[in-house]
Amino acid sequence: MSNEEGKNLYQPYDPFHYDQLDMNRSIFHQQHPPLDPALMSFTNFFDTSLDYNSLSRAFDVSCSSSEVISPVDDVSKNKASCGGKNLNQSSTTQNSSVSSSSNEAVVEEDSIKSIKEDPRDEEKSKKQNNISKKKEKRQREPRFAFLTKSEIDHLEDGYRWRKYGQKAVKNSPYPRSYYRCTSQKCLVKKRVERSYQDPSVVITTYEGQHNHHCPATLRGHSAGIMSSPFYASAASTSLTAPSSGPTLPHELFSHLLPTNSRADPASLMYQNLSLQMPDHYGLLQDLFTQK
DNA sequence: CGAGTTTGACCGGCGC
DNA sequence: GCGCCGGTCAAACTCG
Repeated sequence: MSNEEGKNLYQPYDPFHYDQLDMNRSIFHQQHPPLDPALMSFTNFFDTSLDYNSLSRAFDVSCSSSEVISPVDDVSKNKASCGGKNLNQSSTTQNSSVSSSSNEAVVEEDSIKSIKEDPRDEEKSKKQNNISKKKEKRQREPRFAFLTKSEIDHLEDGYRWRKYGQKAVKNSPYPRSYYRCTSQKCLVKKRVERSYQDPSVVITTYEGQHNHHCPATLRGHSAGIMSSPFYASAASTSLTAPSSGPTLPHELFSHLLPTNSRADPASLMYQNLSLQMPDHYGLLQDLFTQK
């Protein structure tokens, strides 16, 4: 990839600096040609195109509304630090094209080492480890930011999350919360913060992809949603090709749907997106009515 | 008692 | 080099 392409890819929108976000411009990447919504029905979209490129492509219109999704891969920026005392975990996050299984292997190896070693040696090895990790620049998973109008900060998305941190956000009265998927070996993280510009908007950012089933589907939780053609389609694709794409659309969208609702999820999403993208009411109507 | 949350400390990257 | 800031850790705490 050339430098030019890299710039185009990463510049348009950084969800972690949403305070700089111009709410009246598209937050989608510009490198994709506009898609004629008439060419792809909503169901076809989820049946066939389950990677974030398609997501962005499908919505790559000059959205003037505040939200949607922005596939953000800040590998080039790498602004996010590798902070913390132990870099083992964070340093193992890799590019999305790498299967999650390879990540697991590294994590296990490191954790075994730390158990066997003497605490002092462990400290030394940690330092040495950190030094060597410095050389290999950390590569982050692609990240996706959602802006959702909600009173609830932590939106239910079917997965179980453990909060591991909370930080005050500069220039914002609202804190940012950090969550990690509770499933073993799953390195997916998300952070949740409320927009200070519009406190009714919750910004949820996902990083990485789940390497396991959605617990909600297994427990029968939110059965109405899970049984929908839309959700089943998306979920099944994610199970059959867990490492084929960097993201799972049902993750990306399921949290837009109130899980306690029994209404048709497609229509709920339509309502939600219509609310969020009023300027693209027509496009959304097309997407949701062409079945 | 285990799972999850809170919160202060720590670390690395980045800008000045 | 220094300070700021985002991200993470981990001990203490809470809750069911």
